[in-house]
Amino acid sequence: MDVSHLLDPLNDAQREAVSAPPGNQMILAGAGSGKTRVLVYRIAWLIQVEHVSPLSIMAVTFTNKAASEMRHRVQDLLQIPVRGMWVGTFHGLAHRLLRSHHELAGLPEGFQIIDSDDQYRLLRRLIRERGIDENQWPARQAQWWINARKDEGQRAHAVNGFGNPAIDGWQQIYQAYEEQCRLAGVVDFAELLLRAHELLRDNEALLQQYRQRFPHLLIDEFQDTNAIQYGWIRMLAGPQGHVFAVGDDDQSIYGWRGARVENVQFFVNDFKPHTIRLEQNYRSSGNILAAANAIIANNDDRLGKKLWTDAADGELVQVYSAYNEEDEAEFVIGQIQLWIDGGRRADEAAILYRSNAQSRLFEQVLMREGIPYRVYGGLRFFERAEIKDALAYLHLLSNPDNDSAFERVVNTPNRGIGERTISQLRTLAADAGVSLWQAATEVCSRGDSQRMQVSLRRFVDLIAELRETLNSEEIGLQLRKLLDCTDLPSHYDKEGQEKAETRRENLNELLRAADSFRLSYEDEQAGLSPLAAFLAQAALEAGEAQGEEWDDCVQLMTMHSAKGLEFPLVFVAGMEEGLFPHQRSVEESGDLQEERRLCYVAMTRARERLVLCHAEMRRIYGGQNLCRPSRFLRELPGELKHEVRPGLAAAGQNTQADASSHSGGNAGSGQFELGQRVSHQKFGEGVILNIEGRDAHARVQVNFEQAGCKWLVLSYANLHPVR
DNA sequence: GTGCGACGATTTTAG
DNA sequence: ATCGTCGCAC
Repeated sequence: MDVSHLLDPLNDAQREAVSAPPGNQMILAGAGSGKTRVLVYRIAWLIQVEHVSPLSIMAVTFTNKAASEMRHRVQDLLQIPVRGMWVGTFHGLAHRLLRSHHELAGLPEGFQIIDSDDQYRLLRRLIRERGIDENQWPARQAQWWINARKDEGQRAHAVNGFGNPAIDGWQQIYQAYEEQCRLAGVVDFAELLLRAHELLRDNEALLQQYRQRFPHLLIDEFQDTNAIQYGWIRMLAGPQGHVFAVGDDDQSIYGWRGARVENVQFFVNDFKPHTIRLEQNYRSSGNILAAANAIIANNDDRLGKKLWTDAADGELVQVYSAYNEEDEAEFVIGQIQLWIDGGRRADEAAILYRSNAQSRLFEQVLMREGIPYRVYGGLRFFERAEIKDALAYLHLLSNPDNDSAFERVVNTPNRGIGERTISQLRTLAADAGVSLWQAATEVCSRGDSQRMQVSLRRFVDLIAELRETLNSEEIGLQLRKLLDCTDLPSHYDKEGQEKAETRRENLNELLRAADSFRLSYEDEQAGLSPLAAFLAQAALEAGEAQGEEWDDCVQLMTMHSAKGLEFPLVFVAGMEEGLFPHQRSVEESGDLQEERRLCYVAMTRARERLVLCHAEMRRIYGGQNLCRPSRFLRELPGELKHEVRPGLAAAGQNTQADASSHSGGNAGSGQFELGQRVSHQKFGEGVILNIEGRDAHARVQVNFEQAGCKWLVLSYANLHPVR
């Protein structure tokens, strides 16, 4: 068989990894070394060359995005749809297992997934209900503590506090929380993993069945696995399975949420894999790579790996010392403007920072300059209040015992069921050991008619009525009816015109999603109803933070969320002691190494140009602070950096941008000319005062009647001539 | 039961 | 500085 199409596009190390004989492999894949490509080609190789059935392959990732990218790329490569192959996130696959074997797993058939916000509310409620001191045992910390236990595979009863009262407290809360979840028929994210682990551990026949079904396991981002995930892989692989693990210890930046980079070492010890290093980098220019290598070399305990490239040295790494954070933002945006003027796209530029709060100033300046931008992070679609409200109704219809959902909607929109009524219900429910819904129906059936019961009965009747058509209607119709009966959309009116409008739009978007939802083959196999599948998908795939992807925007995000991405032009902002490395990583956990890895990740995002910025003065929590440059800047070898002096900012190194940015003239502005009256969607009407640049890069200065004088890039501003 | 002012904390985040 | 939560007043 001709296998050249699977091997020709690869370099030697990649080829070795892809074509390795079945067995355990540890692929140490440096940044930009083609790790996804190797995973995809490996799957194709197994199917086409080793004649492994897709049914025998399980590929695990951390994000839905990575999972769907892998599936699509495999299908593109093989030119056939790959049916029956399990590709998904740890949580998604665990969920599928639990649905298929809910009885063995000790879960009700219609069990539902709660997200971390639901989990927090549930814990807060529980702590208050039990009269536990919230100052000593805050719900946030309880949540963190419980999830950490679950990530380590530990159940409440197995915790031993050795008489430590604090731990005893947490344990009590954990125990009560487990009980609440059981009563309500809900599982949190960590529970999906823990329970899937227990399911296989405690059911030998089932374990053997899955070991036989999946002799080939492929794991992406191995350095991000936590204890329970590693245990799950180990168990599923068994003595016979073949595990193809891909990871990079230098890019482990999620230790704080339970990821154990040691798992890479454990894997090497436990599985005795053949280890292959992918060290050729296809992303960054030579100087950028050398700089990143120099930084990460300061860490110890590395497995050892040195990236190299065929690419030219390229530009030096620029370091800009800003006077303060405003100067920093002005400089960065100025550089981006030059980049755009030089004929490059805005979406080739990314501004990376340590904490989200830093995005603010950049946004302001970008807004002022009329450069479109996109901020990653923030509220995702299915986390928005109105979406969660609507979904809570659906959750309640599907499983009335879901107390989280009950509490969320019982008085949303307000129907006169206040804290008083609810706390009575809670007491009733707790005493009888039943759900709030059961307590509520019980109260209503008692026939006497106090005020509490009138409003409560209206709610109970409403839910009961909606439940009647539960399985006979499409989800979209069901949702539409529900929004209609509850008048939920109007509920947001009191928040003001604009907000209410956005919320209504989001609800419409949810309706569209419900209308177009189709039960997947896998979900059908696992025995899910369309509604249950829809709700599970909403929980497991919370969606993008921003609905519409803008065409061509500057990208703003934290260094963490930049992992896996790449950009020709990268700015790393706020490289100051205390901010990056962050104060708390220096003093508390003492984990500087993870911060340094984060720095390495950030730097290796850049393809052509990398600019590191720090401010000498920064406003933090309202007060002015003098800031020392980050130690990471000191770790940067002198011969690789170019210090950009304030005031000479624009002089930089970019000859191309310099040449074209002052080309002046008014050619290429097409329908626009000096004195032309124009209108802009946001700024209203104004008159063109100045034109500079040409074609797609032309900028105009417009004096707006309302908004004042502004420079805009013609190709973005979407100006319309008036009269 | 709802609305406003004080108070406190404030790294990173997928599922 | 700013945002979310809490307590108190209406």
